[in-house]
Amino acid sequence: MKKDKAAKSDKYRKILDGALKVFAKKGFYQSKVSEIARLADVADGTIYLYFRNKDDILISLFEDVMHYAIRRLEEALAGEEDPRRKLEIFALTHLSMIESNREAAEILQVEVRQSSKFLKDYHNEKFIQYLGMITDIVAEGQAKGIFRPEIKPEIARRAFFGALDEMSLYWVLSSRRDYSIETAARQISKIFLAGMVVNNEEAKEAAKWN
Amino acid sequence: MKKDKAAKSDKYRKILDGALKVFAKKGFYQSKVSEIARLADVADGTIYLYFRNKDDILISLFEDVMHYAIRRLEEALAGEEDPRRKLEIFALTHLSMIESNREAAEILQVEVRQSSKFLKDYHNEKFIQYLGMITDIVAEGQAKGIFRPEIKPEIARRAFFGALDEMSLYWVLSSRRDYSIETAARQISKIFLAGMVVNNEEAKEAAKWN
Amino acid sequence: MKKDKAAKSDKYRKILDGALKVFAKKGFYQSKVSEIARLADVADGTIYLYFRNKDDILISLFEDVMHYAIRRLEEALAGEEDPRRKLEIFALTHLSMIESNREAAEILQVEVRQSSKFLKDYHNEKFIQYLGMITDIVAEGQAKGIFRPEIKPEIARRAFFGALDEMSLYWVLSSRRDYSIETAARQISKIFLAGMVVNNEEAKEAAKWN
Amino acid sequence: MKKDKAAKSDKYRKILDGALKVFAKKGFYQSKVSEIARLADVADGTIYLYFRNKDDILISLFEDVMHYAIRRLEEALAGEEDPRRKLEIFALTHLSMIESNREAAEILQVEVRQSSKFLKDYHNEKFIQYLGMITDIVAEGQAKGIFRPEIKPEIARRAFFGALDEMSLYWVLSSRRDYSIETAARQISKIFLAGMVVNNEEAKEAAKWN
DNA sequence: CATGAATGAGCTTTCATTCAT
DNA sequence: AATGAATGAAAGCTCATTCAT
Repeated sequence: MKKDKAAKSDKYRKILDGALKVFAKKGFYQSKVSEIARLADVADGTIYLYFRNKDDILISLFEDVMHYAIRRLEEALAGEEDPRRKLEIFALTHLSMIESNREAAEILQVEVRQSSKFLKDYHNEKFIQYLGMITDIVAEGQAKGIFRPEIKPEIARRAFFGALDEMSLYWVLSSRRDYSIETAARQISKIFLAGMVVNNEEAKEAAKWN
Repeated sequence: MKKDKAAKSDKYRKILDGALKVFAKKGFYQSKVSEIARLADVADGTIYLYFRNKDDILISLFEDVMHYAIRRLEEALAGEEDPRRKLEIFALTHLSMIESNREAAEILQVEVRQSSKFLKDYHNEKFIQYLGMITDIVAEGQAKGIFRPEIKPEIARRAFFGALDEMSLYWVLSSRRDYSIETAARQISKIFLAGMVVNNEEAKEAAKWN
Repeated sequence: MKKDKAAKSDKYRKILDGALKVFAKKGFYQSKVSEIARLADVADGTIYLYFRNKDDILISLFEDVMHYAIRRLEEALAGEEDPRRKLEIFALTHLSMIESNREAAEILQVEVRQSSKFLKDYHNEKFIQYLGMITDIVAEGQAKGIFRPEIKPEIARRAFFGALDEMSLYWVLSSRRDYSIETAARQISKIFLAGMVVNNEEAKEAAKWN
Repeated sequence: MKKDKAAKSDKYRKILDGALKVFAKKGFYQSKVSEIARLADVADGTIYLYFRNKDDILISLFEDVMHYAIRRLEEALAGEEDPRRKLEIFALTHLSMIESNREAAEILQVEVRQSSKFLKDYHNEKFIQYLGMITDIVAEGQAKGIFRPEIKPEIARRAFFGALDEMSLYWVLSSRRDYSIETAARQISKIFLAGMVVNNEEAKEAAKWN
């Protein structure tokens, strides 16, 4: 009985895992459902018991990955009060997840944009939620008088996430590594903190470069 | 002779223009060669006189767009000496081009990533050259003692371009506009300059927010 | 024991009822076994405990419907001696059944032909038996000197049944009703009787139009 | 040039001819597009240059066959004035076409009913037109005082066509032949004429059995 | 008996590319 | 150089049937 249920969940997971590998390797459009089935060790038809169609697999994969990412990040930020620290933690955690889950990262990086435009009726809410965490941190920093009030949180959020994202792309696409994840995360945080804090004292503090 | 060549160039351009529209609207994989042919007002087969295959159209489009972008940017930067100004100009010019050439921007935004991974044997050299311009500005700023020497130009380049790119994505994908291109460009430049300049005096200067 | 058997019969009936509805609505090839199962309120697999395959469901449905039709008709004809009356009764009863059991009629009308050709190894004996009743009436009429001897009963049977069948098709496929079942049955009977009776006196008799 | 055009028409015809054979042999739903392509000696994809989809092939086949049938019939009826003769000619011509074009007949017989119900948005107008010719003959006979006025032409039309159609089915489905097409056509006509004419004199005339 | 998750063969349709004209 | 009809491989998805529970 228990085995049955486990087996069922199992298939869903196995298909998602297979899709992760295939999508990451070939990209969505070049991936064949039958190859996902092969990796997942199920019949082609079985996939359609768990997913409506190929699009749905990709969407489910997004949801799954983002769900995990949000949880990881919330754990990492838990208990931290200082918005500056939070921004650093966000950068480090984000890049760490990219590094430790390269396949998921490749898909997010490459397919999430396609999907934003071409997957009909799909609004990647989990992703929006994820990005919202940055906006919140910036707004919080402004409320506490730490970040300059004239900065628009939405712009800062885009700039900050874009910076991390472009860095991720390098990790994902390139095989060379001229510097560590930590270095990248720290330098990016420093630049943004120094650029956003409100006065010189704060700037000095933020500017204690490693 | 001249007419022939002109005619050829003409078709080449028309195909590229058609591809621009189609790719922007549907995305590379959803686009049909025959639709490009239709927009270009040539026969399907004609396309294969000018391009090896569908991939080649996309690649040529990249080259074409990047060639234009680099020229625009070089013109904009010409005569400017101050790396800080250069960075501002880069941001403003980049976002301006995005805004004024939305279709090209959509393709760059969405397809360039696909291509980086999946177009076999294609290294987007023009794009790398474009990005190199940022690296050069940062390095120049460090050489002149304006930007902190501990910043790795490659990291700064990625952070800066990523910030602009993410902003572009918002322009491309969203229809709402909560702020102008100029505001975005200026805020991003300010954050980066304040974050990268070497001392407090410089920081103060950079921090003259609008 | 009895309960078991009753339960089995019960499911058999429910499946047949479900199939009746589904086949009538969608046609055999467009019908899904799983939808029959749904209507019958049994599991997909259960169907295969009562029927060999999808074809077998259709065949069983034929047998069932024809069994019922033959019984109804025999009851209606019971006690009647005059072949002319019998023909009238046949027409009226046939069309009445069509009218009162539209779903069964649709299947008979539309699918019986498919099946005659494409269901391998199936000879619709009950249907042949049903048609034989017309042949018998005609032959009986000839034996009694009422119908013209030169008429081939097989031809008359086809003509008569065809006439009724085409009328049924109208009832089944059309939603408009320009005249009643009774009118149609009577007019058809009259034409055939007037066409088949042996002399003018008979013809006159048959020709007492309503 | 001429060859080109001929070749194009040629393909359309060849596909239709192939479809005729395949549909007649297997029935619409059991027929594979690839087999039609094989018989037509074209590539699978070529079929979709001439037809929207598999349904469209069937519909086009209907139109084509009915177009031919109507023309044949009009030729056969041309110059004939007597509605009684017209009815005979209709019967004979109809059954002759069935006999000489068995494959087309099989499809008409078996698939036309399916189509009436299940091919979305398709109203077989040519077929309706064909049937309308019978209605016209009956109405004409009534106008001329030859056929009983109380007969509803629509009922007579259905009865008459149904009789012929059922006879055709016998020809199409059975391999045995107990009587000739001519015999069948003549007997059916006689029954209907005797059944429909207005008085005994007429009835006598109509009743000159062979 | 009953279930329903799993199977996988098989189908229609698309579309990049070719090549005879 | 230009055409566009023809190609045919390839893939997503369905659904009748099976079988472990």
